[in-house]
Amino acid sequence: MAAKRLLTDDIGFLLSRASGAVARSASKALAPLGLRVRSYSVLMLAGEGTAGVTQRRLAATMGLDPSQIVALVDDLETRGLVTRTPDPADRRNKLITATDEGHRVREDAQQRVDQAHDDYFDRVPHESLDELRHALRRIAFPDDLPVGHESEPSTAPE
Amino acid sequence: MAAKRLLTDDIGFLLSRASGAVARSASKALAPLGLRVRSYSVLMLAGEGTAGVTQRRLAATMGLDPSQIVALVDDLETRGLVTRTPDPADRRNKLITATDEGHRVREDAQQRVDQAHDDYFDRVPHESLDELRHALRRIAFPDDLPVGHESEPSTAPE
DNA sequence: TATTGTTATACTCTATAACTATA
DNA sequence: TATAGTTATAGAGTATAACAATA
Repeated sequence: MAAKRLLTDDIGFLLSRASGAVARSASKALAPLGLRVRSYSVLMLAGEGTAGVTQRRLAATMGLDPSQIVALVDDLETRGLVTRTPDPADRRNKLITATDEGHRVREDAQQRVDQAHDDYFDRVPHESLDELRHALRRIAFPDDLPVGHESEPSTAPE
Repeated sequence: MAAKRLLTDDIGFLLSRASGAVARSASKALAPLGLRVRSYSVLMLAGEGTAGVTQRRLAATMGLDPSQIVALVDDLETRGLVTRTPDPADRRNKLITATDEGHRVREDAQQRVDQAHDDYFDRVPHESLDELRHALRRIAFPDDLPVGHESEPSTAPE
């Protein structure tokens, strides 16, 4: 018989609550730039490195189905923040890369998000944040930890 | 100028990914019982203590608008897992309480969720989990930390 | 007048299947 | 045949406004 525990002690519940609160805050911070949390994520990933990222890899990193990436890239491409170029080596792949304007917007967005996050993370002792980050990474990416564009794509567990 | 950081180092992003993965896993574990993560949360809270919980308090604890609680309670009430009784002291309040069957289902559900969670949390050192829980609580409930039914209702920050 | 619960509505996010083009 | 991207669609989650009952 399982011990009766409080919901507010459940890490899954706390993850959901914390994630929701932080995402709402980030969403408000990004609104003036016409970005949402998810398009912000795409823009960030498109701006890392210079070789570009495939949509498949975006999907794997963000934990989404590839079909959900299409509209996100469409939007950013229409606004001139990223380009979508077929990979010469394998024309099935489309490489997503941030434009100069995309890099500028990304930097602005990053500052706004950081500021919004600080409202929440200031409440956590600084040394705890590194450990928090480490623990979250192990939970979010159980198989292998993404470091940069070079590592193998990781898929969400079933 | 903000330093260029990797999205996969961003705690907000990691929170979202970790929360999503854990919630999906919990959702699958609860499916055989006809519960979702949110109805599970209501059932858990309705089963804590004997006095019952107001819908307002459920909303505050779960970080939802009170209007979103109605359908969740409706469903559980229809299935005989909780009761909805007007508070004699203030008939505006409706007290949500788990029935005997509700307690049985809650216990079964709790075990299933715990088992699903273990697949993720086993990867985190045990002593880190307590610190993780503590940090998440401070992020999720910045104002005051809910302990039981007795504490003041806490509202999500704007 | 203020508060609890309720209804209604619109929008976003999530999940899935089927299609195309390239390999 | 297998993989990357795309389209379409349905369902769940989220956010808001307005209303009735009670205080």
